[in-house]
Amino acid sequence: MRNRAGIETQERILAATKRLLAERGLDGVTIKGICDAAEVHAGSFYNLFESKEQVVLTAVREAIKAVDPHPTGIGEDHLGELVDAYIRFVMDDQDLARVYLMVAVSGGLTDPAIRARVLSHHEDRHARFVAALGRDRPDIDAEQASLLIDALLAALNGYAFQWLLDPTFDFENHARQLLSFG
Amino acid sequence: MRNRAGIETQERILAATKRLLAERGLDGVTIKGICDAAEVHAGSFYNLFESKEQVVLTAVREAIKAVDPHPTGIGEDHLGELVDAYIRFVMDDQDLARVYLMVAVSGGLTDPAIRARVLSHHEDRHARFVAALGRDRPDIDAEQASLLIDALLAALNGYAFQWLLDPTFDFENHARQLLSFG
DNA sequence: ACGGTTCTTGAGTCTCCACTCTAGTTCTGA
DNA sequence: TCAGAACTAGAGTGGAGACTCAAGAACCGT
Repeated sequence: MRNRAGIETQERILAATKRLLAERGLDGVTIKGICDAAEVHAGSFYNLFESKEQVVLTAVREAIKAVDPHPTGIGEDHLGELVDAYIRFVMDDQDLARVYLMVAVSGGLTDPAIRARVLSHHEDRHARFVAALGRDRPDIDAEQASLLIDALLAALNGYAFQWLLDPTFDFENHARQLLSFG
Repeated sequence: MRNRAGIETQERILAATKRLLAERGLDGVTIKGICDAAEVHAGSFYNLFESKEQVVLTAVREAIKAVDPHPTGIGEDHLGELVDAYIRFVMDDQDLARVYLMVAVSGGLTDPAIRARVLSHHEDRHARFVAALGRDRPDIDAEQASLLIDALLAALNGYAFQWLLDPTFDFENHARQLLSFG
């Protein structure tokens, strides 16, 4: 069993990991860095986590999960809501968003497990967006809808990456703008 | 002065570096890996290059430069040609394209010099695309054109990133498709 | 063909990092 | 309250990776 102190320390370590991931990227994170930021010594770290990989994966899993707007309510949202949810995700918890985006690219390249997770998540999102578009605009046939969503998601991701590089980039308005192109 | 043997070895090392960058990403590249791939020993490497950073930056600089279609002929291309040039760049030298995309993300986050380079390159491209759009469609006003190009470039980048994660993704047709949305 | 320059080798150094161990401290439930 | 469990400190280990060095081999202009 875990003591209250242990749980609190665990949370501090996880928060520090997320922050460092967002700041320095996947490979910029070190145990020393995490421990310094969380004000903990290596011994404590390894008492609470099995390995560096485990904390990082935990942080990444949370980031991937957080990008989902309504995990349960499939099939009830409109396209605008989905885009809004994505915008909110990016703007509200910028650390987590950074982790997600970075991992999607750099982590996805090297780690097959992460790649599979990111790709399957992308498919889910694509399906949900297509369904929403079908509801909003029944006149568009399925194939065309799929292509439009491909483009919409690609542009959203592209904007997100740009914002990653340039924090002054106005992600929110650009993302919202995209809806008016359909 | 450099001997012929030295120049040849230098090229072998640079080629190996590009290949490894494309395969394993920025942080997956090691001196040992480069030397093994180039069939050279560490001593030779350091006789020909100052540091690991130097080779990597050389490879990156070449990748960034290669993404440019007609470096000299500014102001003469059409939007379709520019998009085609980008598609060709991605499809023709996939290693270099991978390096560019990866560096734009992971390198851009950590290394300010790379970030500046990528961002300024993005601006150049944006300006060129806007100019081309203005030529093709004089009816669109400047602000609207800028927004359209923002979206086009974001989608192109988004598609490129997706292709990076999933090599079976049909980047070429998706990218071409984008032109028909305007 | 000779001498200086450049190349190559391969063992070696130094630093950093993930992870371990032990001894001591704090918690917590009965 | 007190014993066992969980937590923490911090020095220590092993390994990997960037980089060096000295000595011999190949190159090339003269």
